[in-house]
Amino acid sequence: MSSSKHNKPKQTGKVASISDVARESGVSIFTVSAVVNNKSHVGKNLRERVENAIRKLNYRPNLIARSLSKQKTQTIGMIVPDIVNPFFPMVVRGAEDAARKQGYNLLLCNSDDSLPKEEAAVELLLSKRVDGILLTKAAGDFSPSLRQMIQEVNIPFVLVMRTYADLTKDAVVSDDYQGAYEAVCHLARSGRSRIGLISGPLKISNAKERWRGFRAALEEQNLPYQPELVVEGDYRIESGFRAGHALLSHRPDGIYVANHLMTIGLLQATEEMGLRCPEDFGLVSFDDYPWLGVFRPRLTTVELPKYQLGSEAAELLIQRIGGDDGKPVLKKLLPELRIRESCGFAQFVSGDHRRLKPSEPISDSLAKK
Amino acid sequence: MSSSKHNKPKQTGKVASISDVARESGVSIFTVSAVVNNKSHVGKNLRERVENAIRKLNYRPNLIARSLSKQKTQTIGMIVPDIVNPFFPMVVRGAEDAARKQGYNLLLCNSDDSLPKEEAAVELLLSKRVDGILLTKAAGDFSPSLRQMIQEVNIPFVLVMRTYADLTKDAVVSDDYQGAYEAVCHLARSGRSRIGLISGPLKISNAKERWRGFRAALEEQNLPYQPELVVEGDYRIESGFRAGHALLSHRPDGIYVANHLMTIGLLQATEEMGLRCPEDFGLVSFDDYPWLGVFRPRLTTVELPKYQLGSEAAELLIQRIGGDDGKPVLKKLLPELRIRESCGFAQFVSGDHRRLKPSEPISDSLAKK
DNA sequence: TTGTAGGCGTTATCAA
DNA sequence: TTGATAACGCCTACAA
Repeated sequence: MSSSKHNKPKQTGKVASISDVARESGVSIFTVSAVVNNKSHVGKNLRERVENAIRKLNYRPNLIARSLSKQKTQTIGMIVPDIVNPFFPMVVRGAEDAARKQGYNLLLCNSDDSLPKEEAAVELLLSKRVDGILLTKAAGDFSPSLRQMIQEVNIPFVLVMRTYADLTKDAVVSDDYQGAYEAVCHLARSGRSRIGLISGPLKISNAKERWRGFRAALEEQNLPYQPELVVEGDYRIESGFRAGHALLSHRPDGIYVANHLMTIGLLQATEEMGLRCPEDFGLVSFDDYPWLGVFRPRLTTVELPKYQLGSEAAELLIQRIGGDDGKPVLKKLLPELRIRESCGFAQFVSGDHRRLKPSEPISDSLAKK
Repeated sequence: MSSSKHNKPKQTGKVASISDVARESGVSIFTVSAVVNNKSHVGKNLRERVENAIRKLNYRPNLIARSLSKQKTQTIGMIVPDIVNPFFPMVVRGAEDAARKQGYNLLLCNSDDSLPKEEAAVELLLSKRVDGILLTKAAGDFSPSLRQMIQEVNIPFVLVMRTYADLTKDAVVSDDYQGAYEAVCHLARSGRSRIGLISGPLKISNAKERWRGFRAALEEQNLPYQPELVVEGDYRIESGFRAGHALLSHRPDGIYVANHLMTIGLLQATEEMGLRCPEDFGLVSFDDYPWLGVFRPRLTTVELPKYQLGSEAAELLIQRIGGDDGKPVLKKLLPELRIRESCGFAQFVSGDHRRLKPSEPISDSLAKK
C-alpha cells in the first residue's frame, strides 16, 4: 500500500512531516504545501492524491515550523495580575474568543502585580515571538529595561484596564471615574453623608480614577472629603480586611469599595467588629458576579464590561498586528450601576442640591417582584 | 562603534538573531549558542565579548527556532471547559505555577464542554506541538477521531478532574465519592431526612462519583433514595436554577448540590419561590470560595483542593514528558468538608445508626467567636 | 576550546 | 500548474 520510492523511509514513532506526505503521494513538497493551505490551482488529480496521503499518514502541519518560516506565530501574549482574581477570567475569555475568531491563540501569564514577574513574562513572550501583547500593567513604574524592551521591539502592545500616562500606547479601559462617581452619588442619595473609600493602589491608573470619581461625587453632593475615611488597599482580600478595620473604626455610614476582593475583606472585618451592612453602613462595591445577586447582603455594585474589555482589546491589538499604525487609541467602556440592597431603604433627604432627577433610582429596591 | 565586517548587514527594524550576535562579536554561531545556554567551557574572554554583543544588540533567543530544532516546545496545552467557571482559575494557576517552575508554559483553551470544540482544541495543540496535554474532558465520549489522535500521537495526556474509564490514562482527580458522602452525611446528621441532589451531568465521571457518594450516604444513614429528589444539571447556573425549581416543588428538607454554579442557580430559584435557606432546607454545596464565608447564608460546602489538582497534574505530566512510562497513575485528592451555617442549628436525633462519633461535628456552628 | 555543516518543517522565490 | 532551492533561527554531532 505504501509508495514506491523511499528516499528516506519515514521513521516509525515520529509524526509525519510535509516531506513524508510528498513522498507518499509522489509529488513535491511545494504541492503538498499548496494543498494544505488550499492555494489557488492545484490539479484536481494531484490534490486528491495528496489529501489521501495526508489522511493516511495522519499528517498535521507543524505550526512551529510555519511560524519560523512566516515570522509570525499567530499567538498573542496576555499578562494579567492573577487569573484567580475573579475579575480576570471574563476578560481573558473575551480576549480569547476575539483572538480565536481571527485565528490567534492566547499565551497567558500571571504577574501577581509584581514588577519582576511582569518583566520576566514580557521577556518570555518576546522570546516566544508572540505577535502582540495584551498587558494589564502591574502596579508601579515600567522599569527602564522593560521600557526599552517595549520600545525596541516592534510588536504592538495594548494596555488592558490600566493606562500608563508616560507611554502613549493603545489601551482599553473602563470609565472608572464615572463608575466611582455613580457609586458614591448613589450612596449619598441613599442618605449617607460620612462616606468612606477603600481604594486600590493609587499607583494604578484605575484606582486613581476611581479615587477622583469619589472626590468629584463628594463635592457634587456637598459632602466634605475626610482623609481618615479613605484608605488604600491593594485590590486583594487581605488588604480589604485591614482597610475595613481601619475605616470602620471611624464609623462611616457609607462605603465605596473599589473592587470585589477588597469588599470580601471588608465584610470579614465587618463581621469581626459586630457590625452589619446595610444597617450600620451602606455599601457600594465594584465588579459584579452572578453570586452577588443571591447572597446577602445583596450588593449594590458597579459592573464593568469585563468580557468586552478583553474582546475589544484583542481586536484592537490584532488590528495593530495587521499593520494599522494610526495614532494611539484609548477606548473607555461604560460601567453600569446595579442597584440591589446594600444601601438599605431610601433615606431620601429633600433638596435638589443632590441633583436628583425624578426618574433616577434613589435607593436600593428590596423587593424584586 | 559597530563591528568591522558586515557579511550581511543587519536589517534595521528586525530583531537580532544569533548570527547577528556572532558577527558583532566576531565569533562563530556555535560560540554564541554556547554562551546563551551557558554551556560548559567557553573562554572567559570570548564569553565576555559575546555577552556584550548580546546586550548591545538586545538579543533574545528565538524560542520558536529553538523549539523546531530541539523538537520540544517546553509548552503544555491545557483544556478546560470554561475559565469563567470560578472553579478553574485556581486549577489553571496551580498548573501554571508547577509548569513554570520546571520551565514550561501553558497554552490554555476553553472547550465549553463541547465535543467539537474540544476536538478542535486538541487538534490545535497538537499542531502547535505542545509537549503534553492537561485535559478536563468535555462531557460525553471521545469521538473516534479524537481517540485516534490521542493514541497515534505519542505525547502524554493527563486527565484533570475527570477520568475516563475507557482510556487508561493518567488522571488527577478529587475524591468526589468521599466528598459527596460527607456532604450528605452532614445533612443527615443535621436532622434532614428528605435529602435531594442536584447533580452534574452523569456522563461526567465526577458527577457520577458524587451521585454514588450521595446514594451511599443515604443508605448508610438509613434514608430512602427518592428518585424525584434527584435532578441532573450541567454544572451551569441556569441548570441549577431549573433544577432548583423542580426539586424544591417536592419540598426536600435538605439539598446537596454538586457544584457552586448550580448552587447559585438553586438560590435564585429559592428566592423566587419564597423559600429560605437554611430555614426551609439545609444546603451543602461543593467547592469553596472566599466569598462564601462572608455572605449569607454562609454555605457549608465541600472544598476540593483546586490548586493542587492543577499542580499535581502538571507535575505528573512533566514527569511523563521526561520519559517516565510507568503504568498509568490515578491520583485522588481528598476533599474537605467546611461547616458553616447553611444547614441550620443542630437538630440532632439520637440513635447511633447515624454513626455519630462524639468528636464529629453534628451541625453548623453559627457563632464563630 | 572553537568552528563547520547539516537538520528541524514550512514558506516563498524563481524557474521550468 | 509544478518543482527545486534558499531562507527562517537555532542546535548539535563531528572536526579541527
